[in-house]
Amino acid sequence: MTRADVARYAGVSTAVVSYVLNGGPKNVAPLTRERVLDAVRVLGYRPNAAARALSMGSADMFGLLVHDNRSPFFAELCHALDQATADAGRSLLIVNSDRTQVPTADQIRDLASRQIAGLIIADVLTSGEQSVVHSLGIPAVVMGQFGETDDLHSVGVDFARGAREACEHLIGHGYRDIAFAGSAARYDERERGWREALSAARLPLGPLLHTPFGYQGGYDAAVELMRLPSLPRAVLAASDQIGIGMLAAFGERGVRVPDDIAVVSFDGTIAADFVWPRLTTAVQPLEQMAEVAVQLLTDPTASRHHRALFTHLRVRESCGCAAQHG
Amino acid sequence: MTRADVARYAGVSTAVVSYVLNGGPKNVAPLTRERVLDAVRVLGYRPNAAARALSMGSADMFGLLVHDNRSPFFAELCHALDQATADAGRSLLIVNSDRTQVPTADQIRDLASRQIAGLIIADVLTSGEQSVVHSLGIPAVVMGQFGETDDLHSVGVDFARGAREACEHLIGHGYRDIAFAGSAARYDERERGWREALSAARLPLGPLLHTPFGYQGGYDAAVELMRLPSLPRAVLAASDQIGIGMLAAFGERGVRVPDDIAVVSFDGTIAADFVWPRLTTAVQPLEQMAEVAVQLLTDPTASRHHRALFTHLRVRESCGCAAQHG
DNA sequence: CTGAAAGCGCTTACAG
DNA sequence: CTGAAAGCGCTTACAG
Repeated sequence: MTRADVARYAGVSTAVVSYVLNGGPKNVAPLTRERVLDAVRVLGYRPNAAARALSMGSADMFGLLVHDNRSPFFAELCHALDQATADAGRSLLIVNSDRTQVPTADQIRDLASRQIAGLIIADVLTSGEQSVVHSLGIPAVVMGQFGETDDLHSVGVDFARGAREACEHLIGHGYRDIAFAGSAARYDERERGWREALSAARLPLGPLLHTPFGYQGGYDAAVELMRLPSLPRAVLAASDQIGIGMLAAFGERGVRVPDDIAVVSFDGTIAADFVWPRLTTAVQPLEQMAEVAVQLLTDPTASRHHRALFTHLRVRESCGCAAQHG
Repeated sequence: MTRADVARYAGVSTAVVSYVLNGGPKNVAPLTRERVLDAVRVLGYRPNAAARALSMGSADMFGLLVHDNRSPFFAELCHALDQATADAGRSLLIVNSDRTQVPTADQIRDLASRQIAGLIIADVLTSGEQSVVHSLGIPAVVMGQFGETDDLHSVGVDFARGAREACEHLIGHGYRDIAFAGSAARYDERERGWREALSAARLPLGPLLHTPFGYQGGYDAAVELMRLPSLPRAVLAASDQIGIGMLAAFGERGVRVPDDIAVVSFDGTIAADFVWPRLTTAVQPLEQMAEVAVQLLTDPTASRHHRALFTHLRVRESCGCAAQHG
C-alpha cells in the first residue's frame, strides 16, 4: 500500500524504492532494482501523488484555463492537450473561465494552490490576470492567440497567412466581392489576412462584419449580410462556428451555398465536415500545437518567443469546388 | 506562504489556523478567528492542496472518465460537470479513454493514485474495469447509461420515455413509416421507446439502422436509408450527432428535410439549433444531471439506485413543424 | 550502492 | 478555547 510496504517486501529502504521508481537521483544495483520492481508488481503498489506533490513542491498536473470547453475548437483542443499531457505522464485539470460569478484571477490562484506544474491558457487574459500568473511563478503557455503575450510562452497559428490563403482560394474561384465575418473584440489577424489578399489582388474590400464567435454570431452576421442591398459573392468566416451559423441562416432564407454565396471558414473542426455543404476551412494543427505547448511547459530552458505554426486549407464544397466525397 | 507564517502573524498555533480555515473540528473564539482571517488576507495565504490531500487521504478533486470530450454531448457534459464541481469547491481531472494504447483500467488506477475524492464515469466500462473501480474503493457515479450499473451510483435520463415522446410527435405529424438510427453496441433504450410508440399506435416498425454514434455514423445511416426501395417518411436518431450526420447526407443528395423525410434526434446539444433545418430533439437536462452526480459523490449516505431524469422535447423545424424563430 | 533521517505543509487526536 | 506534537507518504541531501 505505501512505499514502506514495498521496501519491507523487497528488503530495502524506502529511499531505494524511490530511486528505482524515479530513476534517480541515485543508482541502484541491477539485482536490487529487480527485487524492488517485483515487490511493486506483487503488491500492486501505486505511489501516492499527493505525497509526491508535497515533497516535490509540484504536482504532475497541468492546469488548463479555457473560456468554454463546449465550443468545438476548444473541445478539440482540450482533447489534444489531454493526449499530450498524458503522453508526458501528467494529468489535466480543466477549468472553464466562463462563470461570471468567479473572477478568473481566483481560478488561477486556485489552480496554483493545487500545485500544478504548469498552466495552459486557451483564453484571453486581462493584464491583471496575466500579472497574477506572473506573481504566482507558474510556467505558463498561451494558446491560440495572435502573438507574444507579455513574456509567457505562446503557441498559435499564423492566422494572417491562413486567412490570406483562404481568401486567395476564394479569389481563385473568380469571386470579386468577398466579405469577412469575425470578432471585433481585439484586432483580428484573420481580418488582416483578408485585407492583404484582397489588396494584393487589387480587389475592393467587401463587407466587414464584426460579430461574436460562436454559432449565434455567425447566424446574426449572415442575417446582416442578407440585409445588404446586394449579397456579396463570398464570405470568409473567422471560425467554423461562425461559418456553420451562417449556413443555418442562409439555409433558413433559401440562400444557396456556394451558388449564391460561397463560404470559407477557419479552424478545421470535425463538425465542418458534417454540414451541407461541407465547409472549406483553414485547419489548425491541434495535435502539434498541443505537443509544443506541453513541451514548452516541460522544458525549463525553452525560450519565450511566440511559436506560430501553419494552417492548411482543407478544400470542400462550401467554396464552390466540386464535391469530393470523404 | 505557509500555515506557519499565518500562525506566527496572527500569534496563534497552526492548529487554530486550520480550525478557522476548515470551520472545525474545534471552535475558535470570535476574536481569534478575526485575527487569523486578517492574517490570511494580509499575507495572501492559500493552503497547499497537496499537503491537505496527503493529510486527509483525499484530494478535493473529482476524476472524470469520458470516452471523447470532443463529441458535443460530452463536451457539454464536461462543462456542466466543471460548473457543478467548482460550485462544490472541487476541481475536475478530465481523462479521455479513447486512447487505444492505454488500458482504461490503468487510467482509473492513475486517477486513484492522485487521490481523487470521486470518479465520474461518462463512458461504458467493461466489467473488469468496473471491478477495478470497486477494488480501489473510490466513490463513483456512472452518467448517461441506461440503468443500474453494478452497485455504483448512476444518473441518466429516461431514454425510453424520451424516445417514445419523440416518436409520438412524429406520429402526430401523420407519419406512418418511421425509421430508427441508433447504436447496436448494447441494447438501446431509445430503440425500445421507438418500438413502443409505434406499436401503441398500431404502426409497423420502420427500418432499423444500427450505426456508430457520431457524425459519420449518422451520415452512413442516411446513405443506407436512401438505398432502400422507398425512403421512410421520418427517422428518429439516437443522438444529435447522428441527426446532423444524416442531415449532411440528405443535403448532399438533395433529399429535403422535413419534406421528403422528417428527422428528430436526441440530446439537445447546442449544435442542433444551428443546422438547417434546426433539429427537433429530446433535450437531456445536463446541468441537473451534473448537480445530482456531484451531490451523490459528496454525500456518503446517498443510496445506490439509478436516478433517471426526464428529457423534454424541443420542437423545431426538422420534424415538419412550422419554423419558429429563436 | 544503500540506509537513517529530516522535511514538505497540512490535519487532528490528545492535553491542558 | 488553544497548543505541542504525531502522522500522512513521499524525496533527497547526508553518511557510510
